[in-house]
Order: sequence, then C-alpha cells, then structure tokens
Amino acid sequence: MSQTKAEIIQTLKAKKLRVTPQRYAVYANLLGREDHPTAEQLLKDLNKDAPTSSQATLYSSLQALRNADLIRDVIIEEGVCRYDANIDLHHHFRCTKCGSIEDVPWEHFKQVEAKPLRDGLQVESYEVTIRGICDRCQ
Amino acid sequence: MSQTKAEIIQTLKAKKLRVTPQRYAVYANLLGREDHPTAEQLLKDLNKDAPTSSQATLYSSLQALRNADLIRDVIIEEGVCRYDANIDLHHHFRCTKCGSIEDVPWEHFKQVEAKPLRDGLQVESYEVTIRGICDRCQ
DNA sequence: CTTTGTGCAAACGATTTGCAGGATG
DNA sequence: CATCCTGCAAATCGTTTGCACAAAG
Repeated sequence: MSQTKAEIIQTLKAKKLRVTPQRYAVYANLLGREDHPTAEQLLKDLNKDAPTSSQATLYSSLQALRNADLIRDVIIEEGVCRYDANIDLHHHFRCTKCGSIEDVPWEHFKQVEAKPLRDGLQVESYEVTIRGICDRCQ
Repeated sequence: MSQTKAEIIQTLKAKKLRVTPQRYAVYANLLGREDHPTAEQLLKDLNKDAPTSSQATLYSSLQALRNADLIRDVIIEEGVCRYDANIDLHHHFRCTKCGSIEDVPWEHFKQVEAKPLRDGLQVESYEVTIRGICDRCQ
C-alpha cells in the first residue's frame, strides 16, 4: 500500500490530474492513513506544521480525486462525509461509542453476492455496514 | 402495517409521547409511505393541502419519534437524512440514477450473520446497502 | 396549572461557489 | 501563455436552537 512520492505523482499524472502541492498533500495524506477522516480532520492534519491548503482548496482537491476514482466517500454517519483512499471493495465497521471507522475485508461477506436480487433491479455494488463497539471501547 | 388513527394515537401514548396534531401527522405520514422521504419532502407533503407543521416542529417531531424508536434514520446519501417508519430489520436498495430508495427484506441477506467478526469487535447491528438501477430507470 | 410542544427567526456546521491573482504543463 | 488551481469570503443547504406563546394532560 505504501507509495513513494514519485509513485504518487505518477498516479496523479496517469489520471490526468495537474499535480499541485495541495492536491499531492491531500492524496498522500489519505494514502498514509486508514481512519477515514472528515474534511475537517484532514485539513487540521495537513496544516499541522505548515499551512498547506485552504478549506476551499481541500474540497476541490477531494472532488478532483473522487472524480478520478482515486478516493471515495464513506457515508456512514449523519452530517459529515469521510474520505477513503482505499478504493478496493470493502465493508465498514463503525464504533457507536467513539465513532471510529475501520475497514472490513471484502472476503468477510463474500457470500452476500451469492443471493440474487429480484428481477428488474440491476445491481452495481453493495456494501455491508456494521455498527458495534470497537476493541478500545469495550 | 396499515393502522387506524386510534391505533396510531395508542402507539404514541404507549411511548409516553404527547399527542399533538403535528406529531401525529408526521408519524401517520411516514407509516403510510415506503419511500424514505427527506425532511424537506415530508414537510412539503404535510403542508400540501393545509398548513400542518413548521420546519422546526417537523425536526422536533422527528427527533421525538426517533428517540421513542418509532422511526429511524436512513443514512445512505450525502448531506441529507431520510426517515423510515419501518423499524424492523431490513436492508436498502438505492437507485443511483433517480435516487429512489426501497427496502430489501431482511431474509435476503440472512446468511450474512453466519460469518463471525474478529474477536474484540462487539457487533450491535449491520445492514447491507445495495446501489444500482431500479425498474423504472432501466 | 404544570409541563411540553409550536413556530418564528436567527444560528450553526459542512460544503459549495464567485472571483481575482497565481501556478502548472 | 492558455488552462486550470488556489484562497478568500460570501453563499447555500440541511438541521438546530432560543424564546415567547399556546396546547396537552
């Protein structure tokens, strides 16, 4: 999963995205974490040491990366959108106590697809969302 | 599923909710439909013929009904919350073209629960979200 | 008559947008 | 050097809140 700076830049170029420091920083940051941050958390982290991106630019970077299928939204709680640089199929677990979210490997619910849906519905994708208490919060 | 006015009022009282015309209207409306409306859609429908509820009251009614476990949120798309008077376990299908949402019976993915999650995670609930194209949009 | 709900309007938080200047390819 | 990006501030959208009045039990 870990990519070098040059590799990340290559990925962006391959998607025909202009490589700016802000856009690079957003994508590199998301690639380096698995906690599905909100825009606010992401922005705080990006600007932790030195100012890196404004709020407006962050949202525009996220939109560009999403359109290029490099990241995806995670809609799992009300009001906020979370972002995920893992675009492989997977499910999510959300702790109802601390709100943390973690990936659940696709294989965990592989059997789901076995069951066909009623005729007339064309399925594009599906995903299992699990809610519960995580290790730390027990 | 269909309930008489008296039955609905009984349900509200049983949950120790004060029965106001607004609260009754919201719950009765949600019981009478299966399309998981947003607050905006609900409000428009409630006030279609005669003014029934203000926006602020609608949200407060929804909150009261949710706290009483008579309705539940459906978080399936960005930015808006949808409401559902069907509190039985079930899954959801969302049409990526028209945005409509429909229920998928619990039995459809009954097999999901067979698979145990890793130790340390305590599961409270889970739900499958399917995205695709509905009958009308094909 | 005590408690809780209602409706208005203002407040709020997350995200989007218009626009002038700046950086990228 | 044409195109696209950035950052600021204002705008927008869904939802929440403060408060004076009204209705429910």
